[in-house]
Amino acid sequence: MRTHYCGEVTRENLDQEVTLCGWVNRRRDHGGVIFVDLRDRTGLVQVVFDPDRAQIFSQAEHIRNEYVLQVTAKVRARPEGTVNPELSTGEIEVLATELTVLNESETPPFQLDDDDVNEESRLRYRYVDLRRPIMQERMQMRVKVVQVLRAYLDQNGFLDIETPMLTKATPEGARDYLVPSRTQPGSFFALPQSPQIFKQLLMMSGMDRYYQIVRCFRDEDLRADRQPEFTQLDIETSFMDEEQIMVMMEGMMRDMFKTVLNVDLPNPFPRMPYAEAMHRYGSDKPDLRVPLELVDITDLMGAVEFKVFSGPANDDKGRVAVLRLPNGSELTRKEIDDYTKYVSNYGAKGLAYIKCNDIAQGREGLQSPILKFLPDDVVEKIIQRTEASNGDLLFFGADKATVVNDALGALRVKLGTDKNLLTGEWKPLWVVDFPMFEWDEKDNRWNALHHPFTSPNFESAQQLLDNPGESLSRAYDMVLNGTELGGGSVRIHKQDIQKAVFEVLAISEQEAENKFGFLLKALKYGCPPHAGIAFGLDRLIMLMTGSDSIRDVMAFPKTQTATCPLTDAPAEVSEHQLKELNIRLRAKVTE
RNA sequence: GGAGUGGUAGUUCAGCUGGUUAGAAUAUCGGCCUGUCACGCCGGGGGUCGCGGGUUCGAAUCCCGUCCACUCCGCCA
Repeated sequence: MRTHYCGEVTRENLDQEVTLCGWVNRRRDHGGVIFVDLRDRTGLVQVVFDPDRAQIFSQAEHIRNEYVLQVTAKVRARPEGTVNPELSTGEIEVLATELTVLNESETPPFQLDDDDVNEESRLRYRYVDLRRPIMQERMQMRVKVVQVLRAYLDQNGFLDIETPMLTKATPEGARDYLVPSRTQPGSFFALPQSPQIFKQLLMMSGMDRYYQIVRCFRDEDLRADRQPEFTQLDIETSFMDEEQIMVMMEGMMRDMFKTVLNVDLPNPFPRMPYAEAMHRYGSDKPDLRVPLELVDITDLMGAVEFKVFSGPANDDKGRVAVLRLPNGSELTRKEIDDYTKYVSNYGAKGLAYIKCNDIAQGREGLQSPILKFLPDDVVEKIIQRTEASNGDLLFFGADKATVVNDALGALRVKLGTDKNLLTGEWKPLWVVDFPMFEWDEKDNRWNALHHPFTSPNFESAQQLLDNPGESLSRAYDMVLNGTELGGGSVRIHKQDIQKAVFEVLAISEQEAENKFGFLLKALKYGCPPHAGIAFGLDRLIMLMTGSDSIRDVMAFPKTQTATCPLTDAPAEVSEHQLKELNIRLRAKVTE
């Protein structure tokens, strides 16, 4: 007789005999009867040990929580008066006839039904934590998502091809995780930040549709949605342009959301140029569930006396914008102070506001510390442009455009969630028409906004070199509820354009040759036009499971200092190992 | 590198304007209970108050330093 899963035992099995394996979720004694809730990854079943069966009953007396059992039992309806209709197993139970304790357990380090346990304990005892139904559900959804994505890509003729984990350090981008070479003293492999270059080489190899669910490594500081190793759904195609890629990829997401969550995502996904996203939402990954928008008033502020506003308004890198919070005049002084503190995280020096108590009264009906600095006509235009009505609150941002966008963009999302303004559950979006380069004030050079293999919208190399700041890239980001799910681009497939991009980025010919020589060479041997995209799988599952952090959808994540409480990695290694690798640790400097 | 929150029993927390032997809930152990399902009742055990230093007659409590966890900024082509 086969072993059943707990979740498989239903009313239909009444009077049948089943064999179950699982963990003791909870043991209760009452009036001489022992009840054991047996748990496996599919559910719970209540096992009854009857005192009339003396032998098995005395065995059951020794059972403790988290013991591993094999139970053979008869499925039966619960006695009259004991049915609990609120439980999925409320109508049935199983009467144990045979019991094998497959293994005992020490008292668990935390209660499995407590969903508010210190995360470090959960990580240290991750194997116990993962037994919890919520974690089982998350992992199972992750599996389901991967299955559905693979099926879609397989049906569309994609090839799943592996790329090296031991590869070469890249000069730009994130910090690399390095692996010392034993056979080449002083040389290092790098773990891939992404298989970017390899998948492009695969396009040159004629594998015209590639995908891989692949681990990527970046040695940067962690966040709730950033881990040093994470999983990417990596995709590249030949002969497809941005239009075709976007259509195919949003089709994949629509299918997947329908199958896994029974959610209908819009068809097509809305698209928005980068400039519009920054202008309206202060972000290149706007959460469209939040109905608030930034309203630009830079043009109104050029001539006002108030330097805090006129300064940025007369600076070509400055911006003055307003965020209107409907019914926001209810906010207390303390709440406004808290929001002021919040935007200071993003470099804002303050958070001016106007409470619109009674607009019909004009200036008298408004309440604000900055009102006295603004002339009547400007105030009137602000009210008009923001479409403010009585009871609204206007927040002002005035600074460098980047600061205003960061601060008001973040405030917009915070107000939206704090004040329960979210509309709709799933709001995907394509952000397109990114600038190709971004001027770095500090280092006095251009940086690639996407990556240096992204195709510019300029046809000629000379155009690009003449006007790098004007060029847009043929890149696209898929955004869902304010999270960047994935991004990609049409790639450069012509050597002269690639060289021009390196030149703009101030990567010398020699450095380019040194780092990417093999790619530049490959471009000479019949490189098809190609385009691709990569999705952050962990972030996707995080959103779909409603988790607050990608750690909750990864089986064995790291802490914020990039360590693993379970294994205590990273750890010191023996002198012997170091010697083989030709590594000598510098003696610690004592101060 | 920076800002913030937290660290007290296995777990979740209270205690923090300094003052007897550091508490509660839950878990755990023992006893009672003939149908429990957050069972109930009685009892027991369980603490380096993160660590180090300082102030004080006296520190979980105040001060300084440090470590760890988490959130965010920087960083993440």
